[in-house]
Amino acid sequence: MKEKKDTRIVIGMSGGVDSSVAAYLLQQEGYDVVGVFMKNWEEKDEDGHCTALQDFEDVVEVSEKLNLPYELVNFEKEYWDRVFTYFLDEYKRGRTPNPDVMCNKEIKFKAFLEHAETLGADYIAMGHYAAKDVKDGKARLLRAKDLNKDQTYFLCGLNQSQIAKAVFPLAEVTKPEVREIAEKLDLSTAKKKDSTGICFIGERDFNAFLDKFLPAQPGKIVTPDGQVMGDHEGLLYYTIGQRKGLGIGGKGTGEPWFVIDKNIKTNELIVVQGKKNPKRYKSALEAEKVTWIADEPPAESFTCTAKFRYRQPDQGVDVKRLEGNRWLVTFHEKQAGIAPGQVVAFYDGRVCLGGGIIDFAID
RNA sequence: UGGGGUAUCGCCAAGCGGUAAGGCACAGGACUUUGACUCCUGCAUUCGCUGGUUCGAAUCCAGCUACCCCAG
Repeated sequence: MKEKKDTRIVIGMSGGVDSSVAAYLLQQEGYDVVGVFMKNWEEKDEDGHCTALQDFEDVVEVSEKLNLPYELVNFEKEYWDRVFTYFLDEYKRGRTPNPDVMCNKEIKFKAFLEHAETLGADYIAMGHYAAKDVKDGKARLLRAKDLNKDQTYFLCGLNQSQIAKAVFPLAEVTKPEVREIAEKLDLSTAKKKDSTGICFIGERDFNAFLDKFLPAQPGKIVTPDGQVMGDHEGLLYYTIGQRKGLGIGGKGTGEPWFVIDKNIKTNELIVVQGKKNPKRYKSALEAEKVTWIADEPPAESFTCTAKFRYRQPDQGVDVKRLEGNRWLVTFHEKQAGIAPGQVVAFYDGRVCLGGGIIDFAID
Protein backbone atom coordinates (compact mmCIF):
# COMPACT_ATOMS: atom_id res chain seq x y z
CA MET A 1 0.00 0.00 0.00
CA LYS A 2 1.33 3.38 -1.04
CA GLU A 3 1.73 6.22 1.39
CA LYS A 4 -0.86 8.91 0.96
CA LYS A 5 1.74 11.43 -0.08
CA ASP A 6 2.78 9.08 -2.87
CA THR A 7 -0.77 8.41 -3.94
CA ARG A 8 -1.73 10.68 -6.77
CA ILE A 9 -5.36 11.66 -7.15
CA VAL A 10 -6.44 13.63 -10.16
CA ILE A 11 -9.60 15.53 -9.44
CA GLY A 12 -12.03 16.94 -11.94
CA MET A 13 -12.48 20.62 -11.20
CA SER A 14 -15.61 22.21 -12.58
CA GLY A 15 -15.19 25.66 -11.18
CA GLY A 16 -17.91 25.12 -8.63
CA VAL A 17 -17.84 24.93 -4.84
CA ASP A 18 -18.18 21.20 -4.63
CA SER A 19 -15.09 20.24 -6.58
CA SER A 20 -13.15 23.12 -5.00
CA VAL A 21 -13.80 21.82 -1.53
CA ALA A 22 -13.35 18.21 -2.61
CA ALA A 23 -9.85 19.06 -3.81
CA TYR A 24 -9.08 20.77 -0.54
CA LEU A 25 -10.29 17.81 1.50
CA LEU A 26 -8.03 15.46 -0.45
CA GLN A 27 -5.10 17.74 0.18
CA GLN A 28 -5.88 17.75 3.87
CA GLU A 29 -5.85 13.97 3.79
CA GLY A 30 -2.30 14.22 2.55
CA TYR A 31 -2.70 12.98 -1.00
CA ASP A 32 -0.78 14.17 -4.01
CA VAL A 33 -3.61 16.06 -5.68
CA VAL A 34 -3.79 17.45 -9.19
CA GLY A 35 -6.74 19.41 -10.52
CA VAL A 36 -7.94 19.09 -14.08
CA PHE A 37 -10.59 21.20 -15.71
CA MET A 38 -12.48 19.57 -18.56
CA LYS A 39 -13.62 21.73 -21.42
CA ASN A 40 -16.25 19.72 -23.24
CA TRP A 41 -18.40 22.28 -24.94
CA GLU A 42 -17.56 25.19 -27.18
CA GLU A 43 -20.22 27.79 -27.10
CA LYS A 44 -20.88 31.24 -25.88
CA ASP A 45 -23.87 32.26 -23.82
CA GLU A 46 -26.39 34.94 -24.77
CA ASP A 47 -23.96 37.69 -23.82
CA GLY A 48 -21.17 36.25 -25.90
CA HIS A 49 -19.15 35.09 -22.90
CA CYS A 50 -17.61 31.69 -22.98
CA THR A 51 -19.04 30.22 -19.81
CA ALA A 52 -16.53 27.40 -19.79
CA LEU A 53 -13.63 29.82 -19.58
CA GLN A 54 -15.34 31.74 -16.80
CA ASP A 55 -15.52 28.51 -14.87
CA PHE A 56 -11.90 27.84 -15.65
CA GLU A 57 -10.97 31.18 -14.17
CA ASP A 58 -12.55 30.04 -10.93
CA VAL A 59 -10.54 26.83 -11.12
CA VAL A 60 -7.38 28.87 -11.56
CA GLU A 61 -8.22 31.10 -8.64
CA VAL A 62 -9.12 28.25 -6.32
CA SER A 63 -6.12 26.18 -7.37
CA GLU A 64 -3.71 28.99 -6.73
CA LYS A 65 -5.20 29.62 -3.35
CA LEU A 66 -4.90 25.94 -2.45
CA ASN A 67 -1.49 25.68 -4.05
CA LEU A 68 -2.88 22.95 -6.26
CA PRO A 69 -1.30 22.06 -9.60
CA TYR A 70 -3.92 22.34 -12.32
CA GLU A 71 -4.44 22.03 -16.03
CA LEU A 72 -7.11 22.21 -18.67
CA VAL A 73 -7.97 19.27 -20.87
CA ASN A 74 -10.20 19.40 -23.88
CA PHE A 75 -12.76 16.65 -24.48
CA GLU A 76 -15.01 18.50 -26.84
CA LYS A 77 -14.69 15.85 -29.51
CA GLU A 78 -15.25 13.00 -27.08
CA TYR A 79 -18.21 14.76 -25.55
CA TRP A 80 -19.74 15.41 -28.93
CA ASP A 81 -19.15 11.89 -30.24
CA ARG A 82 -20.10 9.90 -27.17
CA VAL A 83 -22.60 12.06 -25.35
CA PHE A 84 -24.12 14.64 -27.61
CA THR A 85 -24.75 12.42 -30.61
CA TYR A 86 -26.45 9.94 -28.31
CA PHE A 87 -28.44 12.83 -26.87
CA LEU A 88 -29.62 13.96 -30.30
CA ASP A 89 -30.25 10.42 -31.53
CA GLU A 90 -32.50 9.72 -28.61
CA TYR A 91 -34.52 12.83 -29.26
CA LYS A 92 -34.79 11.86 -32.91
CA ARG A 93 -36.35 8.62 -31.74
CA GLY A 94 -38.89 10.55 -29.73
CA ARG A 95 -37.28 9.66 -26.44
CA THR A 96 -35.97 11.78 -23.58
CA PRO A 97 -32.29 11.08 -22.95
CA ASN A 98 -30.26 11.75 -19.83
CA PRO A 99 -26.99 13.21 -21.13
CA ASP A 100 -25.46 13.57 -17.70
CA VAL A 101 -25.58 9.87 -16.95
CA MET A 102 -23.89 9.27 -20.28
CA CYS A 103 -21.39 12.03 -19.54
CA ASN A 104 -20.30 10.32 -16.36
CA LYS A 105 -20.04 7.00 -18.13
CA GLU A 106 -18.14 8.21 -21.16
CA ILE A 107 -16.34 11.36 -20.18
CA LYS A 108 -15.76 11.92 -16.49
CA PHE A 109 -15.14 8.29 -15.65
CA LYS A 110 -13.65 7.19 -18.97
CA ALA A 111 -11.96 9.84 -21.10
CA PHE A 112 -11.00 11.75 -18.00
CA LEU A 113 -9.90 8.61 -16.18
CA GLU A 114 -7.68 7.61 -19.09
CA HIS A 115 -6.20 11.07 -19.19
CA ALA A 116 -5.60 11.04 -15.46
CA GLU A 117 -3.73 7.78 -15.77
CA THR A 118 -1.33 9.38 -18.21
CA LEU A 119 -0.67 11.87 -15.43
CA GLY A 120 0.21 9.03 -13.13
CA ALA A 121 -3.04 8.98 -11.23
CA ASP A 122 -3.74 6.20 -8.78
CA TYR A 123 -7.30 7.40 -8.47
CA ILE A 124 -9.56 10.05 -9.86
CA ALA A 125 -11.93 12.16 -7.80
CA MET A 126 -14.98 14.24 -8.54
CA GLY A 127 -17.09 16.68 -6.62
CA HIS A 128 -20.05 14.36 -6.75
CA TYR A 129 -22.13 13.73 -3.69
CA ALA A 130 -21.64 9.99 -3.55
CA ALA A 131 -19.69 7.46 -1.55
CA LYS A 132 -17.77 4.28 -2.11
CA ASP A 133 -16.50 1.32 -0.18
CA VAL A 134 -14.90 -2.00 -0.95
CA LYS A 135 -16.49 -5.22 0.15
CA ASP A 136 -15.16 -8.69 -0.62
CA GLY A 137 -12.74 -7.14 -3.06
CA LYS A 138 -15.51 -5.37 -4.95
CA ALA A 139 -15.98 -1.64 -5.05
CA ARG A 140 -19.47 -0.45 -4.25
CA LEU A 141 -21.15 2.84 -5.02
CA LEU A 142 -23.02 4.24 -2.03
CA ARG A 143 -25.33 7.13 -1.50
CA ALA A 144 -23.76 10.26 -0.03
CA LYS A 145 -24.32 11.14 3.60
CA ASP A 146 -26.12 14.24 2.37
CA LEU A 147 -29.12 12.40 0.97
CA ASN A 148 -30.62 15.65 -0.18
CA LYS A 149 -27.75 16.15 -2.62
CA ASP A 150 -26.99 12.52 -3.36
CA GLN A 151 -25.97 12.17 -6.99
CA THR A 152 -25.59 8.41 -7.30
CA TYR A 153 -28.52 8.46 -9.70
CA PHE A 154 -26.21 10.07 -12.25
CA LEU A 155 -23.48 7.53 -11.53
CA CYS A 156 -25.57 4.38 -11.76
CA GLY A 157 -24.22 3.57 -15.23
CA LEU A 158 -20.64 3.11 -14.08
CA ASN A 159 -18.93 -0.26 -13.91
CA GLN A 160 -16.61 -1.98 -11.47
CA SER A 161 -13.33 -0.75 -12.95
CA GLN A 162 -14.59 2.82 -13.01
CA ILE A 163 -15.78 2.84 -9.42
CA ALA A 164 -12.64 1.02 -8.32
CA LYS A 165 -10.59 3.93 -9.62
CA ALA A 166 -12.76 6.62 -8.08
CA VAL A 167 -12.82 8.39 -4.77
CA PHE A 168 -15.54 10.71 -3.55
CA PRO A 169 -14.22 13.29 -1.11
CA LEU A 170 -17.71 14.61 -0.42
CA ALA A 171 -19.05 11.24 0.69
CA GLU A 172 -19.52 12.27 4.29
CA VAL A 173 -19.85 16.01 3.88
CA THR A 174 -23.11 17.86 3.52
CA LYS A 175 -23.68 20.72 1.14
CA PRO A 176 -23.99 23.30 3.92
CA GLU A 177 -20.68 22.05 5.31
CA VAL A 178 -19.10 22.38 1.88
CA ARG A 179 -20.25 25.97 1.67
CA GLU A 180 -18.95 26.59 5.16
CA ILE A 181 -15.51 25.17 4.37
CA ALA A 182 -15.35 27.20 1.17
CA GLU A 183 -16.18 30.36 3.05
CA LYS A 184 -13.63 29.67 5.73
CA LEU A 185 -10.99 29.25 3.04
CA ASP A 186 -12.36 32.33 1.33
CA LEU A 187 -12.61 30.49 -1.98
CA SER A 188 -13.98 32.47 -4.88
CA THR A 189 -16.50 29.71 -5.50
CA ALA A 190 -17.90 29.82 -1.95
CA LYS A 191 -21.05 31.65 -2.88
CA LYS A 192 -21.31 30.58 -6.47
CA LYS A 193 -24.75 29.31 -7.25
CA ASP A 194 -25.14 25.59 -7.82
CA SER A 195 -25.02 24.86 -11.50
CA THR A 196 -27.95 23.12 -13.10
CA GLY A 197 -28.86 22.23 -16.63
CA ILE A 198 -26.98 19.81 -18.82
CA CYS A 199 -23.51 19.26 -17.44
CA PHE A 200 -20.95 21.34 -19.38
CA ILE A 201 -23.66 22.94 -21.44
CA GLY A 202 -25.50 24.68 -18.66
CA GLU A 203 -28.85 26.26 -18.20
CA ARG A 204 -30.56 27.56 -21.26
CA ASP A 205 -33.86 27.78 -23.06
CA PHE A 206 -34.10 24.09 -23.73
CA ASN A 207 -36.44 24.18 -26.69
CA ALA A 208 -34.47 26.91 -28.40
CA PHE A 209 -31.30 24.94 -27.76
CA LEU A 210 -32.71 21.75 -29.26
CA ASP A 211 -34.04 23.69 -32.20
CA LYS A 212 -30.49 24.54 -33.20
CA PHE A 213 -29.73 20.87 -33.71
CA LEU A 214 -32.99 19.20 -34.60
CA PRO A 215 -35.77 20.43 -36.84
CA ALA A 216 -39.13 20.68 -35.13
CA GLN A 217 -42.25 19.38 -36.79
CA PRO A 218 -45.47 20.87 -35.44
CA GLY A 219 -48.41 18.53 -35.04
CA LYS A 220 -51.58 17.84 -33.15
CA ILE A 221 -52.15 17.28 -29.47
CA VAL A 222 -54.78 14.58 -29.06
CA THR A 223 -56.48 12.52 -26.38
CA PRO A 224 -56.23 8.72 -26.43
CA ASP A 225 -59.59 8.54 -28.20
CA GLY A 226 -58.46 10.89 -30.91
CA GLN A 227 -59.99 14.16 -29.81
CA VAL A 228 -57.85 17.06 -31.00
CA MET A 229 -56.99 19.36 -28.11
CA GLY A 230 -54.49 21.69 -29.71
CA ASP A 231 -51.19 21.96 -31.52
CA HIS A 232 -47.64 21.16 -30.45
CA GLU A 233 -44.40 22.68 -31.66
CA GLY A 234 -42.62 19.40 -32.19
CA LEU A 235 -42.78 16.07 -30.42
CA LEU A 236 -39.21 16.28 -29.22
CA TYR A 237 -39.97 19.28 -27.06
CA TYR A 238 -42.15 17.24 -24.78
CA THR A 239 -41.48 14.57 -22.21
CA ILE A 240 -43.91 11.97 -20.98
CA GLY A 241 -45.32 13.23 -17.71
CA GLN A 242 -45.01 16.85 -18.78
CA ARG A 243 -47.69 19.36 -17.88
CA LYS A 244 -46.36 22.80 -18.71
CA GLY A 245 -46.15 24.13 -22.22
CA LEU A 246 -49.16 22.37 -23.65
CA GLY A 247 -51.25 25.51 -23.76
CA ILE A 248 -54.43 23.57 -23.18
CA GLY A 249 -56.66 25.26 -20.68
CA GLY A 250 -60.31 25.43 -19.75
CA LYS A 251 -61.26 22.26 -21.54
CA GLY A 252 -62.92 19.23 -20.02
CA THR A 253 -62.96 19.03 -16.26
CA GLY A 254 -60.75 22.07 -15.82
CA GLU A 255 -57.90 19.98 -14.45
CA PRO A 256 -54.39 20.20 -15.88
CA TRP A 257 -53.32 18.07 -18.83
CA PHE A 258 -50.34 15.73 -18.94
CA VAL A 259 -48.41 14.09 -21.73
CA ILE A 260 -48.74 10.30 -21.57
CA ASP A 261 -47.40 9.23 -24.94
CA LYS A 262 -46.04 10.25 -28.32
CA ASN A 263 -47.00 8.82 -31.67
CA ILE A 264 -43.99 9.26 -33.91
CA LYS A 265 -45.80 7.98 -37.00
CA THR A 266 -48.67 10.43 -36.83
CA ASN A 267 -46.58 13.10 -35.10
CA GLU A 268 -49.20 13.33 -32.37
CA LEU A 269 -48.69 14.20 -28.74
CA ILE A 270 -51.06 12.21 -26.56
CA VAL A 271 -52.43 13.88 -23.49
CA VAL A 272 -54.80 13.05 -20.72
CA GLN A 273 -56.54 15.23 -18.17
CA GLY A 274 -56.21 15.17 -14.40
CA LYS A 275 -53.37 14.49 -12.03
CA LYS A 276 -55.00 11.24 -10.94
CA ASN A 277 -55.97 10.02 -14.38
CA PRO A 278 -55.36 6.25 -14.38
CA LYS A 279 -53.91 6.42 -17.87
CA ARG A 280 -50.92 8.26 -16.41
CA TYR A 281 -49.98 5.36 -14.17
CA LYS A 282 -47.96 2.37 -15.28
CA SER A 283 -47.26 -0.86 -13.47
CA ALA A 284 -43.91 -1.83 -14.95
CA LEU A 285 -41.21 -0.93 -17.43
CA GLU A 286 -38.67 -2.66 -19.58
CA ALA A 287 -35.13 -1.37 -19.25
CA GLU A 288 -32.37 -1.83 -21.79
CA LYS A 289 -28.59 -1.50 -21.57
CA VAL A 290 -28.75 -2.29 -17.89
CA THR A 291 -25.37 -2.36 -16.20
CA TRP A 292 -24.32 -3.16 -12.67
CA ILE A 293 -21.71 -1.46 -10.57
CA ALA A 294 -20.48 -4.92 -9.57
CA ASP A 295 -20.45 -5.89 -13.26
CA GLU A 296 -22.80 -8.70 -12.27
CA PRO A 297 -26.43 -8.47 -11.20
CA PRO A 298 -27.24 -9.44 -7.60
CA ALA A 299 -29.41 -12.23 -9.02
CA GLU A 300 -31.47 -13.06 -12.07
CA SER A 301 -34.53 -11.91 -10.22
CA PHE A 302 -34.78 -9.89 -7.05
CA THR A 303 -36.51 -7.13 -5.15
CA CYS A 304 -34.97 -3.73 -4.50
CA THR A 305 -35.79 -0.05 -4.76
CA ALA A 306 -35.45 2.20 -7.76
CA LYS A 307 -35.61 5.76 -8.97
CA PHE A 308 -36.96 6.72 -12.37
CA ARG A 309 -35.77 10.28 -12.09
CA TYR A 310 -33.33 12.29 -10.02
CA ARG A 311 -34.49 13.17 -6.51
CA GLN A 312 -37.45 10.84 -6.65
CA PRO A 313 -38.07 8.98 -3.39
CA ASP A 314 -37.10 5.32 -3.68
CA GLN A 315 -39.79 3.06 -5.09
CA GLY A 316 -40.12 -0.63 -4.34
CA VAL A 317 -39.68 -2.81 -7.42
CA ASP A 318 -39.25 -6.39 -8.52
CA VAL A 319 -36.48 -6.80 -11.05
CA LYS A 320 -36.18 -9.71 -13.42
CA ARG A 321 -33.80 -10.39 -16.26
CA LEU A 322 -35.45 -10.92 -19.62
CA GLU A 323 -32.42 -11.50 -21.81
CA GLY A 324 -28.95 -10.04 -21.96
CA ASN A 325 -29.08 -6.52 -20.61
CA ARG A 326 -32.85 -6.21 -20.81
CA TRP A 327 -34.68 -6.30 -17.51
CA LEU A 328 -38.29 -6.15 -16.47
CA VAL A 329 -38.96 -3.78 -13.61
CA THR A 330 -42.33 -4.22 -11.90
CA PHE A 331 -43.51 -1.48 -9.58
CA HIS A 332 -44.96 -2.14 -6.15
CA GLU A 333 -46.89 1.10 -6.56
CA LYS A 334 -48.01 2.36 -9.95
CA GLN A 335 -45.85 5.14 -11.36
CA ALA A 336 -46.64 8.19 -13.46
CA GLY A 337 -44.34 9.88 -15.95
CA ILE A 338 -42.22 6.90 -16.92
CA ALA A 339 -40.36 8.33 -19.89
CA PRO A 340 -38.49 6.16 -22.42
CA GLY A 341 -34.87 7.24 -22.68
CA GLN A 342 -34.71 8.24 -19.04
CA VAL A 343 -32.63 6.31 -16.57
CA VAL A 344 -33.77 3.84 -13.94
CA ALA A 345 -31.33 3.42 -11.06
CA PHE A 346 -31.45 0.47 -8.67
CA TYR A 347 -30.65 0.57 -4.98
CA ASP A 348 -30.29 -1.79 -2.11
CA GLY A 349 -30.36 0.40 0.96
CA ARG A 350 -27.40 2.72 0.71
CA VAL A 351 -25.86 0.77 -2.15
CA CYS A 352 -26.46 1.84 -5.72
CA LEU A 353 -26.60 -1.41 -7.67
CA GLY A 354 -26.65 -0.10 -11.19
CA GLY A 355 -29.08 1.17 -13.75
CA GLY A 356 -30.33 1.16 -17.28
CA ILE A 357 -32.35 3.04 -19.82
CA ILE A 358 -36.12 2.91 -19.81
CA ASP A 359 -37.23 1.42 -23.11
CA PHE A 360 -40.95 1.49 -22.54
CA ALA A 361 -43.55 1.42 -19.82
CA ILE A 362 -46.16 -1.29 -19.41
CA ASP A 363 -49.76 -0.69 -18.38
C1' U B 1 -85.70 37.89 -41.25
C1' G B 2 -91.34 34.65 -36.43
C1' G B 3 -90.19 32.83 -31.44
C1' G B 4 -86.66 31.53 -27.45
C1' G B 5 -81.72 31.67 -25.30
C1' U B 6 -76.73 33.39 -24.27
C1' A B 7 -73.10 37.30 -24.16
C1' U B 8 -67.85 38.13 -17.41
C1' C B 9 -59.53 37.41 -18.21
C1' G B 10 -56.49 33.28 -23.73
C1' C B 11 -60.15 28.97 -22.19
C1' C B 12 -63.95 27.09 -18.62
C1' A B 13 -66.76 29.52 -14.98
C1' A B 14 -68.95 32.05 -10.14
C1' G B 15 -71.87 36.36 -9.54
C1' C B 16 -78.88 37.57 -9.33
C1' G B 17 -78.50 45.98 -6.99
C1' G B 18 -73.59 47.28 -3.05
C1' U B 19 -68.78 48.01 -5.52
C1' A B 20 -65.44 41.29 -10.29
C1' A B 21 -64.70 33.80 -6.70
C1' G B 22 -62.19 29.71 -8.50
C1' G B 23 -59.88 26.33 -12.05
C1' C B 24 -56.96 25.63 -16.51
C1' A B 25 -53.52 28.21 -19.56
C1' C B 26 -49.70 31.81 -19.32
C1' A B 27 -45.55 34.70 -16.89
C1' G B 28 -41.90 35.22 -13.04
C1' G B 29 -39.46 32.85 -8.97
C1' A B 30 -38.01 28.54 -5.83
C1' C B 31 -36.37 23.54 -6.20
C1' U B 32 -32.77 20.81 -9.52
C1' U B 33 -25.67 18.57 -12.47
C1' U B 34 -30.82 15.46 -17.80
C1' G B 35 -35.75 16.18 -19.53
C1' A B 36 -39.77 16.55 -16.42
C1' C B 37 -42.70 16.78 -11.81
C1' U B 38 -43.62 19.85 -7.58
C1' C B 39 -44.01 24.43 -4.86
C1' C B 40 -44.62 29.96 -4.45
C1' U B 41 -46.15 34.58 -6.56
C1' G B 42 -48.55 37.35 -10.36
C1' C B 43 -52.57 37.61 -13.80
C1' A B 44 -60.11 41.59 -15.69
C1' U B 45 -60.65 49.65 -12.10
C1' U B 46 -63.67 45.78 -15.54
C1' C B 47 -68.19 42.42 -17.01
C1' G B 48 -70.59 42.55 -26.06
C1' C B 49 -71.91 47.95 -27.38
C1' U B 50 -74.96 52.50 -26.41
C1' G B 51 -78.16 54.87 -23.46
C1' G B 52 -81.59 54.83 -19.05
C1' U B 53 -83.36 53.83 -13.75
C1' U B 54 -80.67 54.17 -8.96
C1' C B 55 -76.89 57.15 -3.69
C1' G B 56 -74.83 52.88 -6.10
C1' A B 57 -75.51 48.03 -11.58
C1' A B 58 -71.82 42.76 -14.34
C1' U B 59 -76.39 42.33 -11.91
C1' C B 60 -82.95 46.20 -13.44
C1' C B 61 -84.93 48.64 -18.27
C1' A B 62 -84.50 50.00 -23.65
C1' G B 63 -82.11 49.84 -28.25
C1' C B 64 -78.13 47.82 -31.06
C1' U B 65 -74.53 43.86 -32.28
C1' A B 66 -72.83 38.65 -32.23
C1' C B 67 -73.58 33.69 -31.61
C1' C B 68 -76.82 29.43 -30.50
C1' C B 69 -81.58 26.74 -30.61
C1' C B 70 -86.65 25.99 -32.42
C1' A B 71 -89.65 27.09 -36.06
C1' G B 72 -89.24 28.65 -41.75
